[in-house]
Amino acid sequence: MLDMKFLRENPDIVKQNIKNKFQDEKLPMVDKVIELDEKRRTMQQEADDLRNKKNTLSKQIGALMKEGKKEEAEKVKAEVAKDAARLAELEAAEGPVADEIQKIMYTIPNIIDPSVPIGKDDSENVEVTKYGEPVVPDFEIPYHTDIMERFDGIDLDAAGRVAGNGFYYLMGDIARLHSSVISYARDFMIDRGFTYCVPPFMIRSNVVTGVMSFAEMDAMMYKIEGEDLYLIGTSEHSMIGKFIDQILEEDSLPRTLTSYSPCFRKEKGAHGIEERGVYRIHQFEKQEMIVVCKPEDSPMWFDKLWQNTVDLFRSLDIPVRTLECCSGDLADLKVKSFDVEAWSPRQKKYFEVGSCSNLGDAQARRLHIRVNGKDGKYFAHTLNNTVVAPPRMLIAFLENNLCEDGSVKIPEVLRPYMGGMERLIPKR
RNA sequence: GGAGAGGUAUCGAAGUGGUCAUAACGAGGCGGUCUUGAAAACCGUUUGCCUUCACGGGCACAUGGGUUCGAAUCCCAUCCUCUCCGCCA
Repeated sequence: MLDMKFLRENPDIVKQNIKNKFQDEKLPMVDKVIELDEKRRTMQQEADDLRNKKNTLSKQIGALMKEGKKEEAEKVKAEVAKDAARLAELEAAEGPVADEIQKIMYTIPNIIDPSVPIGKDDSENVEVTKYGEPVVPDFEIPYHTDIMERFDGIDLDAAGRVAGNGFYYLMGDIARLHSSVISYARDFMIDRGFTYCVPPFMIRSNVVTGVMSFAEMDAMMYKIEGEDLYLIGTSEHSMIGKFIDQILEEDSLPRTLTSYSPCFRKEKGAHGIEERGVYRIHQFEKQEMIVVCKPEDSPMWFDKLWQNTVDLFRSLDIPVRTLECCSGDLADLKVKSFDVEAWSPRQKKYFEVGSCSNLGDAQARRLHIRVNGKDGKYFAHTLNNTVVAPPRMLIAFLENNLCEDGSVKIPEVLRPYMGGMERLIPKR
């Protein structure tokens, strides 16, 4: 969400930004909201004047009553009553206008960083850097569910019967591998100075609307029936929500947290063939990192954050690349975003395993996360990034560590979490 | 889920329809006096938001409604915390 004052003073910047994001249908909103804001302020001024008058007269009534001048008090009462209707009218109108302004402000996209490449959709995202050699072995790499089945590691049929499409049972060594990756990622981030956290897995609607746009909410969030609670789509939601309505001391920044949680997503929309198996699912687990920092530090933290994910994947012998989201593919709240993609030797291309975002002050403005600085109060900047999100991450892991004999080698860093195992041996 | 108590500033806490609510009183923080320094003592200072060029004005006592000329105070609903009971990893 933008600052209303900024929008009022820089409508052209806001409009150009909307054009850069190829959302021209939102252009009229800018003038509309300026007009509504003007209206709101005029109404507020009038209502405030009437309230001022009422307050003054009410005090007089109190004084008159005290002195026992009942008749005079009644006269003043009548005067107060004169304006009551007009004030009630204004008060009734204020709410809807304010709501409409907020709704539009929630829909106008955040100003993107000047470094973001202009493009209309994900086909125009830009590769930044590759890490590691994307090897294509001379034996065939099976589909990831086939690899898992060789280890009796997955049961999608049972999951379908129990919960439906988009769920899974991980079994045996594959399930253990899943937990190991999460544990390793947790320790990896703790070693880098992040504070480990296990957050609530459900959050209230006011937190939901604070951390994401309406469109995202509709496409992602599961609501608990009869309660004002939603299952989190990522622990970022409860982790940023942790700071709702807080005024943080400047010297307590940056807050760097790494959190574990299951994630629940509706995943509305059709999926292609490459999204079978455990690629796109309704439930997965994730180790996440979030940062709350001073505005001037957010670009620096952005670079540190995605680098963490790259380092983690490299420590597991998985080649990765970073891909910068172009303007049209960037979610409305984001200032800048990199996807971290892992190499798939089967598909001979990279696929998304993590996403690193700088939200600027957009979430902080919605959630009222402020910083008490030397020169007054200001909104904090928030960032988030995936450390690792199995089971999708396991696809990359299995494909890149699969050997010709059908075994899967366990990288050294993971062995302590796998009971010292160096290799997974197929059962069939 | 049942019964009870409660939610006021950074914290503790007073205030039960107006004239001590920006909010007493106590603590903490900040500045100062005193001191070689510190402690103690003393003096001063210390909420946020909206609006305005400014002066000023308005709003906020968990949240949302209601009663009233006027609500922290009375009424209704919701949320949260604590104690006890019940249930349950």
